[in-house]
Amino acid sequence: MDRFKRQILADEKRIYRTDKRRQQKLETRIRILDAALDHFSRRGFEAAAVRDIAADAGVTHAVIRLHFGTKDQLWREAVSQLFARFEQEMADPPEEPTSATPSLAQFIRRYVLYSARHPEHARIMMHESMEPSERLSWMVDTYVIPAHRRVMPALERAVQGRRLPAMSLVSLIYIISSSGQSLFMLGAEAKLIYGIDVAAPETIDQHVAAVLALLRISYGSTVGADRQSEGAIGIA
Amino acid sequence: MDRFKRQILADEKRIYRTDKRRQQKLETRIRILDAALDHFSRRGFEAAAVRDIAADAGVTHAVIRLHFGTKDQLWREAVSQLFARFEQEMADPPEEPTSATPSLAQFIRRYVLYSARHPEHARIMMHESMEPSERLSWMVDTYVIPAHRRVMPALERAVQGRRLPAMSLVSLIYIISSSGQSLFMLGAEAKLIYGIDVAAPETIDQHVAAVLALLRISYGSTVGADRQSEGAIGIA
DNA sequence: GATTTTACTATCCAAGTGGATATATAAATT
DNA sequence: AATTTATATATCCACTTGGATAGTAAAATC
Repeated sequence: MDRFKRQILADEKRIYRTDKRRQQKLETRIRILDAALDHFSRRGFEAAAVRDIAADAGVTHAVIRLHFGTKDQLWREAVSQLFARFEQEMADPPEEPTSATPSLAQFIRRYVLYSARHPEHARIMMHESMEPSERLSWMVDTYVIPAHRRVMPALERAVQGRRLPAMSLVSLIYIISSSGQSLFMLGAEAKLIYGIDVAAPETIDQHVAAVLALLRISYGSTVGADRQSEGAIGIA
Repeated sequence: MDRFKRQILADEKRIYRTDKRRQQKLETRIRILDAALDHFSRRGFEAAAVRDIAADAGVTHAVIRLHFGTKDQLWREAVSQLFARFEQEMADPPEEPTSATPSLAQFIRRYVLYSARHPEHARIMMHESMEPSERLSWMVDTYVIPAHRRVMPALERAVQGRRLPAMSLVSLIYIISSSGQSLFMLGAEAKLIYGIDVAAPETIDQHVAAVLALLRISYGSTVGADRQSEGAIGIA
């Protein structure tokens, strides 16, 4: 269980500290969401089995129905948790205790480090983004478009200010996000081809450096320097 | 049916032109492989249903068993076809009638154009590369490692010759391949977010330009200039 | 033209799926 | 301590899945 989930758990425990049932229900809920994220990201929505998720969470599959209703609703809850954590960690990254409005380089670094820490994010989006579906439309409308909207102006300024090469902004955002995610998302493949563990700190540092070298940006200009609210910026 | 499949079909027809059954069997086989590639790439191995593939191919699911045996064997046949076409089109691209040993820029361009023409390639690999499996090991050993081996020396020379920024070669190859593929692979998502059709020629041209601008390479230095055999080079 | 070969169909099967419901059990309330 | 509430379990259901097999019809062979 990571920092984010522990925080929620602690909050809830404080609120309902007299009610043991609510505590246990919440812990079960978190275990289910955790297992769901793991299965959905590795296998995709259709191939993931509710019974397998339940087994990993230490409950029977009927409990999932009780907590979340349908498999579809479970998926949406899991994706919501995922994006909530994404936005939180991009605004206030674990690796930067005191976080100010990030420079373009810092922002890219945060994004790559997040992708390395949580490869399930890219995986779950990949599985859904390859063919149209209700789930994809919902995820895009609810989370992806807002995230792109937050980061697009900064990228546009960087291109116009010649801090990034001139190119289509759509291509740019797809290149940046896929470059940052790919190595970690495809960890199983990279392990087989190169024998590397993409979760190793050296590998992660190398990849951060590689993406920054490719974009040829350093820790100079700030992203969203003109608006404080853009501190909690995100690409997805 | 694309040029590659028609070619095979024509060859086979010439050989067995007196045997109508062989012709029809081959045509059925091609229709099945075509549908299989489509389903496996969009939905992944587990979620794709043999019956659905059969329906799209205009046969019953028992025919697939007759032609290919198990679902797993069908997948392998489809992937083999995919990589055969990949290697053929990278060595002799449809957009370049007379193909010589490509420059680095030409090679990147070929790769992006191939990815745009056949987004199912990246999709099928993505679905398989997110968690270890027998299928992944087989695909990596049989096709991906050889393809990486063919292109790695050229990339290494480009980095050492300062034609590409200094970085980990593993990161570099993941960045190049994901950058080239992502926009087309995620066409469904891009359509929802930006309303664009990633198959449109303008979009494709823009993306080729974007990847080349990012790598800051032009049509100067050749890839594998010292060895003619590297003409049939590939990234996967 | 009769016989053999073979690509394909119709149908069956066991296993696994998402979902539904009745029951048990433990915690909270009175 | 008895009663109520609610979380989790055991089980059932209709449906789909990959796979298997017996039968059909058309093409090739004689």
